[in-house]
Amino acid sequence: MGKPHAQRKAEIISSALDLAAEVGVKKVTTQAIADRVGIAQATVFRHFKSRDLIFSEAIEWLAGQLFEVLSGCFNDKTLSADDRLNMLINKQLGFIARHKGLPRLLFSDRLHIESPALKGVARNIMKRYTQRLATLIDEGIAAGCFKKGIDPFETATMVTALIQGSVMRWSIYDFEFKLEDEAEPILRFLSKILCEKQI
Amino acid sequence: MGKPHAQRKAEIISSALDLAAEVGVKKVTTQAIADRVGIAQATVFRHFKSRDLIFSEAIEWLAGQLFEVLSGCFNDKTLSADDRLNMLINKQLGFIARHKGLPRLLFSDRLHIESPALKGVARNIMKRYTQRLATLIDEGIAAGCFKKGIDPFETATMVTALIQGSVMRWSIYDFEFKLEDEAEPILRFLSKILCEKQI
DNA sequence: TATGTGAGTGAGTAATCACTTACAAATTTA
DNA sequence: TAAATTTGTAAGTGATTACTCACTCACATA
Repeated sequence: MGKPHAQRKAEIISSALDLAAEVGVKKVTTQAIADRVGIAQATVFRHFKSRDLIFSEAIEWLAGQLFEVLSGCFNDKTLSADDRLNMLINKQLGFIARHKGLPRLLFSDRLHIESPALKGVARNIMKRYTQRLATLIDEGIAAGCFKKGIDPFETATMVTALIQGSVMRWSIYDFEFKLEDEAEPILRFLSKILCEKQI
Repeated sequence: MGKPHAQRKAEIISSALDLAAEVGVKKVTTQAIADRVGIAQATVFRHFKSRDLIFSEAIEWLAGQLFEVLSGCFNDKTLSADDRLNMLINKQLGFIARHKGLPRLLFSDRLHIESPALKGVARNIMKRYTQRLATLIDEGIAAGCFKKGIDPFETATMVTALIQGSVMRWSIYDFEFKLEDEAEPILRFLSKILCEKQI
Protein backbone atom coordinates (compact mmCIF):
# COMPACT_ATOMS: atom_id res chain seq x y z
CA MET A 1 0.00 0.00 0.00
CA GLY A 2 1.00 3.65 -0.19
CA LYS A 3 2.59 5.87 2.39
CA PRO A 4 0.68 7.32 5.33
CA HIS A 5 -1.34 10.46 4.71
CA ALA A 6 0.83 12.84 6.75
CA GLN A 7 4.01 11.73 5.04
CA ARG A 8 2.57 12.13 1.55
CA LYS A 9 1.27 15.58 2.43
CA ALA A 10 4.75 16.60 3.51
CA GLU A 11 6.20 15.22 0.29
CA ILE A 12 3.66 17.11 -1.79
CA ILE A 13 4.33 20.38 0.03
CA SER A 14 8.06 19.96 -0.25
CA SER A 15 7.87 19.17 -3.96
CA ALA A 16 5.54 22.08 -4.60
CA LEU A 17 8.00 24.47 -2.93
CA ASP A 18 10.96 23.05 -4.83
CA LEU A 19 9.06 23.43 -8.08
CA ALA A 20 7.98 26.97 -7.24
CA ALA A 21 11.62 27.90 -6.68
CA GLU A 22 12.67 26.34 -9.97
CA VAL A 23 9.93 27.26 -12.40
CA GLY A 24 7.57 29.69 -10.65
CA VAL A 25 4.25 29.24 -8.94
CA LYS A 26 2.21 29.24 -12.14
CA LYS A 27 3.96 26.18 -13.48
CA VAL A 28 3.50 24.23 -10.26
CA THR A 29 0.63 22.22 -11.74
CA THR A 30 -0.84 19.27 -9.92
CA GLN A 31 0.65 17.14 -12.67
CA ALA A 32 4.14 18.54 -12.08
CA ILE A 33 3.84 17.95 -8.35
CA ALA A 34 2.63 14.39 -8.92
CA ASP A 35 5.50 13.67 -11.30
CA ARG A 36 8.06 14.89 -8.80
CA VAL A 37 6.57 12.99 -5.88
CA GLY A 38 6.18 9.92 -8.06
CA ILE A 39 2.42 9.45 -7.83
CA ALA A 40 -0.50 9.93 -10.19
CA GLN A 41 -2.04 13.36 -10.59
CA ALA A 42 -5.35 12.19 -9.18
CA THR A 43 -3.60 11.05 -6.02
CA VAL A 44 -2.64 14.64 -5.21
CA PHE A 45 -6.33 15.29 -4.68
CA ARG A 46 -6.58 12.38 -2.23
CA HIS A 47 -4.36 14.42 0.08
CA PHE A 48 -5.40 18.01 -0.70
CA LYS A 49 -8.89 19.16 -1.54
CA SER A 50 -7.59 21.82 -3.92
CA ARG A 51 -4.38 23.14 -5.39
CA ASP A 52 -4.63 26.34 -3.38
CA LEU A 53 -4.62 24.42 -0.12
CA ILE A 54 -1.21 23.02 -1.03
CA PHE A 55 0.21 26.56 -1.22
CA SER A 56 -1.63 27.60 1.88
CA GLU A 57 -0.17 24.78 3.95
CA ALA A 58 3.21 25.31 2.33
CA ILE A 59 3.37 28.92 3.44
CA GLU A 60 2.30 27.97 6.93
CA TRP A 61 4.99 25.31 7.06
CA LEU A 62 7.59 27.87 5.93
CA ALA A 63 6.43 30.32 8.59
CA GLY A 64 6.80 27.66 11.28
CA GLN A 65 10.32 26.85 10.10
CA LEU A 66 11.29 30.52 9.89
CA PHE A 67 10.19 31.39 13.41
CA GLU A 68 11.95 28.28 14.68
CA VAL A 69 15.19 29.40 13.03
CA LEU A 70 14.79 32.95 14.35
CA SER A 71 13.50 32.13 17.83
CA GLY A 72 16.93 32.55 19.41
CA CYS A 73 17.27 36.04 17.94
CA PHE A 74 14.00 37.11 19.47
CA ASN A 75 14.23 35.34 22.80
CA ASP A 76 17.84 34.81 23.87
CA LYS A 77 18.13 37.63 26.39
CA THR A 78 21.71 36.71 27.29
CA LEU A 79 22.84 38.37 24.05
CA SER A 80 22.87 42.10 23.44
CA ALA A 81 20.17 43.57 21.22
CA ASP A 82 22.56 44.56 18.48
CA ASP A 83 24.13 41.10 18.39
CA ARG A 84 20.64 39.67 18.15
CA LEU A 85 19.69 42.05 15.33
CA ASN A 86 22.86 41.06 13.54
CA MET A 87 22.00 37.38 13.95
CA LEU A 88 18.42 38.02 12.89
CA ILE A 89 19.27 39.67 9.57
CA ASN A 90 21.86 37.01 8.77
CA LYS A 91 19.65 34.06 9.67
CA GLN A 92 16.65 35.58 7.93
CA LEU A 93 18.49 36.09 4.66
CA GLY A 94 20.07 32.64 4.95
CA PHE A 95 16.66 31.06 5.44
CA ILE A 96 15.16 32.78 2.39
CA ALA A 97 18.20 31.83 0.32
CA ARG A 98 17.63 28.18 1.29
CA HIS A 99 13.92 28.42 0.49
CA LYS A 100 13.57 30.26 -2.80
CA GLY A 101 10.00 29.05 -2.99
CA LEU A 102 9.15 31.64 -0.34
CA PRO A 103 9.87 34.73 -2.47
CA ARG A 104 8.24 32.99 -5.42
CA LEU A 105 5.05 32.63 -3.40
CA LEU A 106 5.37 36.13 -2.00
CA PHE A 107 5.72 37.64 -5.46
CA SER A 108 3.00 35.62 -7.11
CA ASP A 109 -0.37 36.58 -8.47
CA ARG A 110 -1.78 33.66 -6.57
CA LEU A 111 -0.92 35.36 -3.31
CA HIS A 112 -1.65 38.91 -4.30
CA ILE A 113 -4.94 38.48 -6.03
CA GLU A 114 -6.34 35.06 -6.50
CA SER A 115 -6.26 33.74 -3.01
CA PRO A 116 -7.23 36.17 -0.26
CA ALA A 117 -6.79 33.34 2.23
CA LEU A 118 -3.17 32.95 1.22
CA LYS A 119 -2.62 36.67 1.54
CA GLY A 120 -4.13 36.59 5.02
CA VAL A 121 -1.59 33.99 6.06
CA ALA A 122 1.24 36.11 4.68
CA ARG A 123 -0.09 39.18 6.46
CA ASN A 124 -0.16 37.41 9.79
CA ILE A 125 3.40 36.24 9.40
CA MET A 126 4.53 39.79 8.58
CA LYS A 127 2.64 41.15 11.57
CA ARG A 128 4.16 38.65 13.99
CA TYR A 129 7.61 39.29 12.56
CA THR A 130 7.37 43.08 12.79
CA GLN A 131 5.96 42.89 16.30
CA ARG A 132 8.82 40.75 17.56
CA LEU A 133 11.38 42.91 15.83
CA ALA A 134 9.83 45.98 17.49
CA THR A 135 10.19 44.29 20.87
CA LEU A 136 13.82 43.51 20.10
CA ILE A 137 14.47 47.15 19.18
CA ASP A 138 12.67 48.30 22.31
CA GLU A 139 14.87 46.08 24.45
CA GLY A 140 17.90 47.50 22.66
CA ILE A 141 16.83 51.03 23.52
CA ALA A 142 16.24 50.09 27.17
CA ALA A 143 19.66 48.46 27.33
CA GLY A 144 21.24 51.58 25.88
CA CYS A 145 22.71 50.03 22.77
CA PHE A 146 20.15 51.65 20.44
CA LYS A 147 19.34 55.35 20.24
CA LYS A 148 16.64 56.71 22.52
CA GLY A 149 14.62 58.79 20.02
CA ILE A 150 13.54 55.85 17.89
CA ASP A 151 10.00 54.60 17.47
CA PRO A 152 10.43 50.80 17.76
CA PHE A 153 7.41 49.75 15.73
CA GLU A 154 7.95 52.27 12.96
CA THR A 155 11.60 51.28 12.75
CA ALA A 156 10.73 47.58 12.72
CA THR A 157 8.36 48.25 9.83
CA MET A 158 11.15 49.99 7.92
CA VAL A 159 13.60 47.17 8.58
CA THR A 160 11.07 44.63 7.34
CA ALA A 161 10.50 46.69 4.19
CA LEU A 162 14.25 46.93 3.67
CA ILE A 163 14.62 43.14 3.81
CA GLN A 164 11.65 42.55 1.54
CA GLY A 165 12.92 45.07 -0.96
CA SER A 166 16.31 43.38 -0.97
CA VAL A 167 14.68 39.99 -1.56
CA MET A 168 12.67 41.54 -4.37
CA ARG A 169 15.85 42.80 -6.02
CA TRP A 170 17.42 39.38 -5.56
CA SER A 171 14.44 37.77 -7.27
CA ILE A 172 14.46 40.26 -10.16
CA TYR A 173 18.17 39.54 -10.56
CA ASP A 174 17.39 35.81 -10.90
CA PHE A 175 18.99 34.89 -7.55
CA GLU A 176 22.32 35.54 -9.22
CA PHE A 177 23.99 37.26 -6.28
CA LYS A 178 24.30 35.70 -2.82
CA LEU A 179 21.44 37.02 -0.72
CA GLU A 180 23.43 36.42 2.47
CA ASP A 181 26.01 38.95 1.30
CA GLU A 182 23.34 41.64 1.56
CA ALA A 183 23.35 41.31 5.35
CA GLU A 184 26.51 43.40 5.54
CA PRO A 185 25.31 46.54 3.71
CA ILE A 186 21.90 46.28 5.35
CA LEU A 187 23.42 46.16 8.82
CA ARG A 188 25.85 48.95 7.99
CA PHE A 189 22.89 51.02 6.85
CA LEU A 190 20.84 50.19 9.94
CA SER A 191 23.63 50.78 12.41
CA LYS A 192 23.69 54.43 11.35
CA ILE A 193 20.09 54.77 12.49
CA LEU A 194 20.02 52.54 15.49
CA CYS A 195 23.32 52.43 17.23
CA GLU A 196 24.69 54.95 19.65
CA LYS A 197 28.18 54.07 18.55
CA GLN A 198 28.89 53.79 14.82
CA ILE A 199 30.40 50.39 14.01
CA MET B 1 -13.02 52.01 -40.18
CA GLY B 2 -11.44 51.74 -36.77
CA LYS B 3 -9.07 54.03 -34.98
CA PRO B 4 -5.44 54.49 -36.04
CA HIS B 5 -2.92 51.93 -34.90
CA ALA B 6 -1.07 54.13 -32.38
CA GLN B 7 -4.26 55.20 -30.64
CA ARG B 8 -5.58 51.64 -30.32
CA LYS B 9 -2.24 50.51 -28.93
CA ALA B 10 -2.44 53.18 -26.26
CA GLU B 11 -5.99 52.14 -25.42
CA ILE B 12 -4.98 48.49 -25.12
CA ILE B 13 -2.01 49.30 -22.87
CA SER B 14 -4.09 51.56 -20.69
CA SER B 15 -6.86 48.99 -20.34
CA ALA B 16 -4.37 46.23 -19.58
CA LEU B 17 -2.84 48.30 -16.77
CA ASP B 18 -6.24 49.19 -15.33
CA LEU B 19 -7.24 45.55 -15.37
CA ALA B 20 -3.96 44.46 -13.78
CA ALA B 21 -4.59 46.88 -10.94
CA GLU B 22 -8.11 45.61 -10.43
CA VAL B 23 -7.88 41.86 -10.88
CA GLY B 24 -4.20 40.94 -11.14
CA VAL B 25 -1.98 40.21 -14.10
CA LYS B 26 -3.09 36.62 -14.54
CA LYS B 27 -6.67 37.61 -15.23
CA VAL B 28 -5.67 40.22 -17.80
CA THR B 29 -6.64 37.94 -20.67
CA THR B 30 -6.75 39.19 -24.22
CA GLN B 31 -10.53 38.74 -24.03
CA ALA B 32 -10.77 40.93 -20.93
CA ILE B 33 -8.66 43.63 -22.57
CA ALA B 34 -10.76 43.48 -25.73
CA ASP B 35 -13.99 43.78 -23.73
CA ARG B 36 -12.72 46.84 -21.91
CA VAL B 37 -11.47 48.56 -25.04
CA GLY B 38 -14.63 47.62 -26.86
CA ILE B 39 -13.17 45.55 -29.69
CA ALA B 40 -13.06 41.85 -30.56
CA GLN B 41 -10.43 39.63 -28.98
CA ALA B 42 -8.85 38.91 -32.35
CA THR B 43 -8.40 42.63 -32.92
CA VAL B 44 -5.99 42.80 -29.99
CA PHE B 45 -3.63 40.69 -32.07
CA ARG B 46 -3.86 43.18 -34.93
CA HIS B 47 -2.04 45.64 -32.69
CA PHE B 48 0.22 43.37 -30.62
CA LYS B 49 1.93 40.23 -31.83
CA SER B 50 1.59 38.57 -28.44
CA ARG B 51 0.10 39.15 -25.01
CA ASP B 52 3.53 39.51 -23.45
CA LEU B 53 4.37 42.41 -25.74
CA ILE B 54 1.42 44.30 -24.28
CA PHE B 55 2.94 44.02 -20.80
CA SER B 56 6.38 44.78 -22.09
CA GLU B 57 5.25 48.01 -23.75
CA ALA B 58 3.09 48.84 -20.75
CA ILE B 59 6.04 48.67 -18.39
CA GLU B 60 8.12 50.78 -20.76
CA TRP B 61 5.35 53.34 -20.95
CA LEU B 62 5.17 53.44 -17.15
CA ALA B 63 8.92 53.89 -16.91
CA GLY B 64 8.78 56.82 -19.31
CA GLN B 65 6.01 58.45 -17.31
CA LEU B 66 7.82 57.83 -14.02
CA PHE B 67 11.09 59.39 -15.11
CA GLU B 68 9.18 62.33 -16.54
CA VAL B 69 7.48 62.89 -13.19
CA LEU B 70 10.75 62.51 -11.30
CA SER B 71 13.00 64.42 -13.71
CA GLY B 72 12.84 67.59 -11.63
CA CYS B 73 13.97 65.74 -8.53
CA PHE B 74 17.02 64.41 -10.31
CA ASN B 75 17.93 67.44 -12.36
CA ASP B 76 16.78 70.67 -10.74
CA LYS B 77 20.07 71.81 -9.25
CA THR B 78 18.56 75.01 -7.86
CA LEU B 79 17.06 72.95 -5.02
CA SER B 80 19.05 71.43 -2.18
CA ALA B 81 19.69 67.68 -2.25
CA ASP B 82 17.55 66.97 0.78
CA ASP B 83 14.63 68.92 -0.64
CA ARG B 84 15.01 66.95 -3.86
CA LEU B 85 15.12 63.65 -1.97
CA ASN B 86 12.00 64.70 -0.12
CA MET B 87 10.26 65.51 -3.40
CA LEU B 88 11.52 62.30 -4.96
CA ILE B 89 10.07 60.00 -2.29
CA ASN B 90 6.76 61.86 -2.29
CA LYS B 91 6.39 61.94 -6.06
CA GLN B 92 7.52 58.35 -6.43
CA LEU B 93 4.96 57.06 -3.94
CA GLY B 94 2.27 59.26 -5.45
CA PHE B 95 3.03 57.93 -8.92
CA ILE B 96 2.80 54.30 -7.81
CA ALA B 97 -0.42 55.03 -5.95
CA ARG B 98 -1.88 56.40 -9.18
CA HIS B 99 -0.67 53.38 -11.16
CA LYS B 100 -1.45 50.28 -9.14
CA GLY B 101 -0.82 48.23 -12.24
CA LEU B 102 2.89 48.84 -11.69
CA PRO B 103 3.22 46.87 -8.43
CA ARG B 104 0.91 44.22 -9.88
CA LEU B 105 3.32 43.76 -12.76
CA LEU B 106 6.34 43.98 -10.50
CA PHE B 107 5.01 41.29 -8.17
CA SER B 108 3.75 38.96 -10.86
CA ASP B 109 4.87 35.53 -11.95
CA ARG B 110 4.84 36.78 -15.48
CA LEU B 111 7.63 39.19 -14.69
CA HIS B 112 9.58 37.00 -12.28
CA ILE B 113 9.54 33.74 -14.15
CA GLU B 114 7.69 33.52 -17.39
CA SER B 115 9.08 36.42 -19.27
CA PRO B 116 12.81 37.09 -19.02
CA ALA B 117 12.36 39.96 -21.47
CA LEU B 118 9.92 41.65 -19.13
CA LYS B 119 12.30 41.15 -16.23
CA GLY B 120 15.10 42.69 -18.26
CA VAL B 121 13.03 45.81 -18.80
CA ALA B 122 12.30 46.04 -15.07
CA ARG B 123 15.96 45.54 -14.24
CA ASN B 124 17.00 48.39 -16.49
CA ILE B 125 14.50 50.75 -14.92
CA MET B 126 15.75 49.83 -11.44
CA LYS B 127 19.31 50.35 -12.53
CA ARG B 128 18.62 53.78 -14.01
CA TYR B 129 16.66 54.77 -10.93
CA THR B 130 19.34 53.68 -8.47
CA GLN B 131 22.06 55.31 -10.51
CA ARG B 132 20.30 58.68 -10.54
CA LEU B 133 19.51 58.44 -6.87
CA ALA B 134 23.17 57.72 -6.15
CA THR B 135 24.12 60.86 -8.08
CA LEU B 136 21.61 62.85 -6.06
CA ILE B 137 23.06 61.53 -2.80
CA ASP B 138 26.57 62.27 -4.03
CA GLU B 139 25.59 65.85 -4.79
CA GLY B 140 24.08 66.08 -1.31
CA ILE B 141 27.34 64.97 0.25
CA ALA B 142 29.32 67.48 -1.82
CA ALA B 143 26.94 70.25 -0.81
CA GLY B 144 27.34 69.28 2.83
CA CYS B 145 23.72 68.46 3.58
CA PHE B 146 24.34 64.70 3.70
CA LYS B 147 26.94 62.94 5.85
CA LYS B 148 30.42 62.44 4.44
CA GLY B 149 30.97 58.78 5.33
CA ILE B 150 28.20 57.44 3.12
CA ASP B 151 28.62 55.25 0.05
CA PRO B 152 26.21 56.87 -2.43
CA PHE B 153 25.49 53.81 -4.54
CA GLU B 154 25.09 51.44 -1.62
CA THR B 155 22.78 53.91 0.09
CA ALA B 156 20.77 54.42 -3.08
CA THR B 157 20.33 50.67 -3.33
CA MET B 158 19.04 50.57 0.25
CA VAL B 159 16.63 53.44 -0.36
CA THR B 160 15.28 51.69 -3.44
CA ALA B 161 14.81 48.49 -1.45
CA LEU B 162 13.05 50.44 1.29
CA ILE B 163 10.56 51.90 -1.18
CA GLN B 164 9.98 48.58 -2.89
CA GLY B 165 9.44 46.85 0.42
CA SER B 166 6.93 49.49 1.41
CA VAL B 167 5.06 49.05 -1.87
CA MET B 168 5.12 45.31 -1.30
CA ARG B 169 3.51 45.74 2.11
CA TRP B 170 0.95 48.09 0.58
CA SER B 171 0.09 45.48 -2.01
CA ILE B 172 -0.18 42.68 0.57
CA TYR B 173 -2.48 44.95 2.56
CA ASP B 174 -4.75 45.30 -0.49
CA PHE B 175 -3.88 48.97 -1.05
CA GLU B 176 -5.94 49.72 2.03
CA PHE B 177 -3.67 52.40 3.49
CA LYS B 178 -2.56 55.50 1.61
CA LEU B 179 0.85 54.81 0.13
CA GLU B 180 1.66 58.53 0.08
CA ASP B 181 1.45 58.60 3.89
CA GLU B 182 4.46 56.29 4.00
CA ALA B 183 6.68 59.09 2.70
CA GLU B 184 6.81 60.63 6.16
CA PRO B 185 8.15 57.64 8.15
CA ILE B 186 10.47 56.71 5.29
CA LEU B 187 11.98 60.19 5.20
CA ARG B 188 12.22 60.33 8.98
CA PHE B 189 14.05 56.99 8.86
CA LEU B 190 16.37 58.15 6.08
CA SER B 191 17.16 61.51 7.61
CA LYS B 192 18.78 59.70 10.52
CA ILE B 193 21.21 58.10 8.12
CA LEU B 194 21.79 60.84 5.63
CA CYS B 195 21.45 64.21 7.19
CA GLU B 196 24.06 66.08 9.18
CA LYS B 197 21.33 67.79 11.11
CA GLN B 198 18.50 65.65 12.51
CA ILE B 199 15.11 67.03 11.49
C1' DT C 1 -12.17 -16.37 4.87
C1' DA C 2 -14.87 -12.21 4.52
C1' DT C 3 -15.14 -7.42 4.81
C1' DG C 4 -13.95 -2.70 5.32
C1' DT C 5 -10.64 0.95 4.27
C1' DG C 6 -7.00 4.08 2.94
C1' DA C 7 -3.94 4.79 -0.93
C1' DG C 8 -3.44 4.87 -5.66
C1' DT C 9 -4.73 5.17 -10.62
C1' DG C 10 -6.15 5.73 -15.89
C1' DA C 11 -9.18 7.90 -18.40
C1' DG C 12 -11.81 11.15 -18.68
C1' DT C 13 -14.38 16.36 -18.63
C1' DA C 14 -15.36 21.03 -19.00
C1' DA C 15 -13.36 25.27 -19.00
C1' DT C 16 -10.00 28.60 -20.30
C1' DC C 17 -6.53 30.72 -23.04
C1' DA C 18 -3.37 32.63 -26.61
C1' DC C 19 -3.27 32.75 -31.07
C1' DT C 20 -4.88 31.89 -36.34
C1' DT C 21 -7.52 32.18 -40.46
C1' DA C 22 -10.60 33.69 -43.89
C1' DC C 23 -13.12 37.21 -45.02
C1' DA C 24 -15.58 42.05 -44.86
C1' DA C 25 -15.60 46.90 -44.78
C1' DA C 26 -13.56 51.43 -44.62
C1' DT C 27 -9.90 54.41 -46.02
C1' DT C 28 -5.97 55.78 -48.66
C1' DT C 29 -3.38 55.82 -52.71
C1' DA C 30 -2.36 55.34 -57.67
C1' DT D 1 -12.36 54.72 -60.14
C1' DA D 2 -9.64 50.70 -59.17
C1' DA D 3 -6.23 48.78 -56.32
C1' DA D 4 -3.91 48.48 -52.12
C1' DT D 5 -3.78 48.98 -47.32
C1' DT D 6 -5.57 49.19 -42.76
C1' DT D 7 -8.82 47.95 -39.28
C1' DG D 8 -11.96 44.91 -37.89
C1' DT D 9 -14.39 40.46 -36.88
C1' DA D 10 -16.61 35.57 -36.34
C1' DA D 11 -15.37 31.31 -35.86
C1' DG D 12 -12.38 28.54 -35.14
C1' DT D 13 -7.80 25.46 -33.14
C1' DG D 14 -4.84 23.16 -30.13
C1' DA D 15 -2.87 23.18 -25.79
C1' DT D 16 -3.30 23.29 -20.93
C1' DT D 17 -5.47 22.87 -16.56
C1' DA D 18 -7.89 21.66 -12.12
C1' DC D 19 -10.67 18.43 -10.79
C1' DT D 20 -13.84 13.86 -11.02
C1' DC D 21 -15.03 9.09 -11.29
C1' DA D 22 -15.12 4.32 -11.36
C1' DC D 23 -12.15 1.20 -10.24
C1' DT D 24 -7.97 -1.75 -8.28
C1' DC D 25 -4.87 -3.22 -4.79
C1' DA D 26 -2.65 -4.07 -0.26
C1' DC D 27 -3.56 -4.79 4.20
C1' DA D 28 -5.78 -5.12 8.81
C1' DT D 29 -9.16 -7.02 11.71
C1' DA D 30 -13.15 -9.91 13.01
